[in-house]
Amino acid sequence: MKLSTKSRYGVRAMFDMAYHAGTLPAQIKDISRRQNISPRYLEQIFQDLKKAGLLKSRRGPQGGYSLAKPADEITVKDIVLAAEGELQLVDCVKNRRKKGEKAPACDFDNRCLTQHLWAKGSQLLGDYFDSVSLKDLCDQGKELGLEKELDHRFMYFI
Amino acid sequence: MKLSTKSRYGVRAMFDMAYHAGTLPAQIKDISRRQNISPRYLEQIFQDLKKAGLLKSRRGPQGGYSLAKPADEITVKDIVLAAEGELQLVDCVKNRRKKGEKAPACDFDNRCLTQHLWAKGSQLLGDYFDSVSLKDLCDQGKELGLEKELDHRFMYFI
DNA sequence: ATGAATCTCTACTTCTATTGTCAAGAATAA
DNA sequence: TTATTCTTGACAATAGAAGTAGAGATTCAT
Repeated sequence: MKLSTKSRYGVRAMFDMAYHAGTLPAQIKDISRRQNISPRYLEQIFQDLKKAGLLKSRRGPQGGYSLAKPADEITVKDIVLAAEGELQLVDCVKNRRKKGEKAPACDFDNRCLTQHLWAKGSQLLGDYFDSVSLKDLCDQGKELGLEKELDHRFMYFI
Repeated sequence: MKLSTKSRYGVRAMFDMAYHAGTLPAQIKDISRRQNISPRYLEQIFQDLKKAGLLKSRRGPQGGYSLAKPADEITVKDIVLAAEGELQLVDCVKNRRKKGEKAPACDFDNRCLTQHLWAKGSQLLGDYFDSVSLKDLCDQGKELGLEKELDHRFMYFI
């Protein structure tokens, strides 16, 4: 019942971008250094986030990534959903048999009490994550007095 | 971010026991048949639940397992906690360095925004699971008209 | 045009936890 | 005393997570 590192790294990286947003796109190497995440791995995560429409990118010198939407329109749920693929505590809740997918763990359809239980838990979690935007995190960061990176000697961590 | 099968099977099995509670202890072979769970695997799960004080057992003929407490005093959270070991969406929230445990993924202690985020999500989930008892599930089962097993031809599933 | 910087895509590896299976042993009731 | 049932620990198969790697495509500055 753990979130994958993709979700955790994804949220941290996206927060980092929102917190340091400047005129230029942010580059993998800077984000990965500040957040202590393997740059190669972060690339993959950013591909997922881009596919989900949360990031846009630009190649070449001075290129990098930037948020595709304002920080108050990107929620933690968006990021977790993009990184995790879905937000369900169990698989048996999913629509069954969407083309060739392996059989669900449970075929009991309606007559299943616990299905409802897990679905509602997933929903609760999703609603909470949807209530927190990157902007909210940035505001919290400011309150906490997290340093924005001005010089590289000062490493902050989220 | 999936619950393990131990949690799912555990809840289903415990519900099964509560729903069919009789004068005699319930046996692995019956529960596993009704719930379609491998009996050998269910044994292991029941060991966890017993260690957590949710089940008691009796060996020998006519032996089996029975609930250690009334159904309204056992919550889904109890079961998930026993099966899952803990109820945290991320590891970095845990108390660090309790004797020789592998290093936490994150050493950033207080200066971590996302830590609070995941902790609160875990808490929400835990609170919800704690609000549902086995008795609640049984009541739902009755409303749904789930058959109690009177003869074996009729298989119900939760 | 050229070359360096940067993202893009795909494949591969390594590690760990999950999800079981198995066998021998201990307790109990009849 | 014997069949029944739980107990315990070891073991194996599988899947998924996490990270690494290389070749390619795009863009900018000169």
